[in-house]
Amino acid sequence: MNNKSLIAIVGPTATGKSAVAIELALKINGEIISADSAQVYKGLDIGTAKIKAAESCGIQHYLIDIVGPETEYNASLFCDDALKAIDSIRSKNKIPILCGGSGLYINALIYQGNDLGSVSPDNDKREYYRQLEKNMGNGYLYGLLSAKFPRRAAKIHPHDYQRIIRALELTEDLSDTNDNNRWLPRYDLAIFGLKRQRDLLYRGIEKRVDSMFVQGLKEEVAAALEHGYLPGSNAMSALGYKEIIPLLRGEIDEATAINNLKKNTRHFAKRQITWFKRDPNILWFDVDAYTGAKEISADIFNRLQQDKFIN
RNA sequence: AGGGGUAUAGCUCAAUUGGUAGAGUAGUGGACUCCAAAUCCAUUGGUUCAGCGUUCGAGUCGUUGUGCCCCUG
Repeated sequence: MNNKSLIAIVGPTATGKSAVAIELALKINGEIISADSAQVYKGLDIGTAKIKAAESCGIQHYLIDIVGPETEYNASLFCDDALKAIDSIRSKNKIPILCGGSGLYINALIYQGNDLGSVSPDNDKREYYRQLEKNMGNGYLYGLLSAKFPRRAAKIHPHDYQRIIRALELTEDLSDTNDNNRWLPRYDLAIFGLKRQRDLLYRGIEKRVDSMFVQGLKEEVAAALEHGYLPGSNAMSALGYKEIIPLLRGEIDEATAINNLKKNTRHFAKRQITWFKRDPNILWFDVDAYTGAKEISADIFNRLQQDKFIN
């Protein structure tokens, strides 16, 4: 390994990434950086499937429980925090292992072609644009964007307001900056993906959701709202929270909430699969072919040795 | 047991006076440059319960059977 080495373990939810990362960390003297847009929030434990202290086997985890209801976390904050974590791990002569399923966060950190630009999000401005669209009629914002950055507008669907508004915030056109270096790593990177047969993945997701309810997901969401997390915030828009809020309000029954969460998690997993599928650097491991995290991490370890990534 | 109703895509339902079937949803594929567990796009599925009949032509009409639902006893 050298001082630019970074190992990443990615893939859709419910494939067992966390356990594999821990097993690997034990083998190679590593520490783990969570790449998860929801696990950064304190108090959101069950719904985000955070690992429990007992499961960590003493391996230090970074970027879990780092902000509260006052913060709307984002990819840029993640990059800053992850860079610090990487430095911190290296200063201990350990190997950083990035592990998670938030594709945008991961790519923004590890690939040169995913520069986020220099303009921070501005919620007031975004609200202003939303009002503008409302007042001026559907398609107005897209027209503005087409006038400002035609090339970028061409890459965004006219209905995708979230991206249209973000693009309007920018001061320069980033539409084609990633063409050449999109998949060029900033690190000496070894990136592994975990995948599962679709029906087994879905069964795993459904089992996990059922278990979340048994563990007290409903109570956790109620407590989070109590502690100041606002409905509609990034944190409360996460899976496991946005589905429970209407249940707490008595708008839907529990069976409906459970089914909604299962369905939305399946959809999410599908999007993650689509996202990671196109990354040409990922070496995929089929979880179904293994008996557990230990065996998977052993194969990853062998691969790292074979590639002289570690000694 | 008798009377009535119903049977169409995996699910919930459409289909004018008979002109060989459409939505939503699920499923599937995709996009993604700081809201990303977010946001958005596209799209595959049907011997219309089964048999016989009327008709140039039946999801639609007649009849028999079967399943389910309701009412009466």
